[in-house]
Amino acid sequence: MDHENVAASLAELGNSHRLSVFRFLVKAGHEGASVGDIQRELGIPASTLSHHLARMAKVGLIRQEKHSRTIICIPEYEHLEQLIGFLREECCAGVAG
Amino acid sequence: MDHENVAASLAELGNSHRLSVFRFLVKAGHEGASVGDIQRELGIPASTLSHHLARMAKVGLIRQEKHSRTIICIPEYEHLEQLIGFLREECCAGVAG
DNA sequence: TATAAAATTCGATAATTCTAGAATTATAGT
DNA sequence: ACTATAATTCTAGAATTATCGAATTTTATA
Repeated sequence: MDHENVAASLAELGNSHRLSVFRFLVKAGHEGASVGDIQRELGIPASTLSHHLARMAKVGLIRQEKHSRTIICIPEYEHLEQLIGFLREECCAGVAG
Repeated sequence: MDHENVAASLAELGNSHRLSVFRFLVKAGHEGASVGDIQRELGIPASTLSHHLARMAKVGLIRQEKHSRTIICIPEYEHLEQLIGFLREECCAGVAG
């Protein structure tokens, strides 16, 4: 994960609504949750939520699987791990050096 | 560190310039670096840099110490640790549960 | 006290992001 | 075919953010 990718991903998590969505999805686990589930849980208008989900998917924070009419959103744990890995390296570089 | 604080901090790191600044400061270590040093290193116009630094300081990612004419910027390692801690909890919640 | 240096603030513009209602698309069931 | 459901796309206004030159503030030094 390079610099620009990290910045883009952090920017996506750096929005209150999107952070809420991501937290909800992580709680939901590997099976994820449908857009409708998220909408009912967080009370975000559908078009607004759709906008946020599209952004999150674009940078790889979540993936979306379509099952007939329903779209399931699943958090990309690996992506977050890499993000945390990057931050940890940044964080410890000064302490170690 | 609560939800809104986390979102605000991630949003600040989610900008390419500010992420570069933070990475540079972490490399610089606990003594930090002056605004001028950052400016020369990253080549960001002074007024733009000042704007970004003010934002980073506001959310607690860095602190600024004034020594006569020079302002030293120091990364708040503890703040980043807390940020990482929050993300790690989010990340592992689904895997563990 | 004039000059230079370090950094911020001001001011103005461009660009992006957020928000959400209305319309649309896709699919399932009757 | 008709109706309902799930979700997106369209559209447009509001708000925020990014950018940076010019002016200003603060402090050191000749």
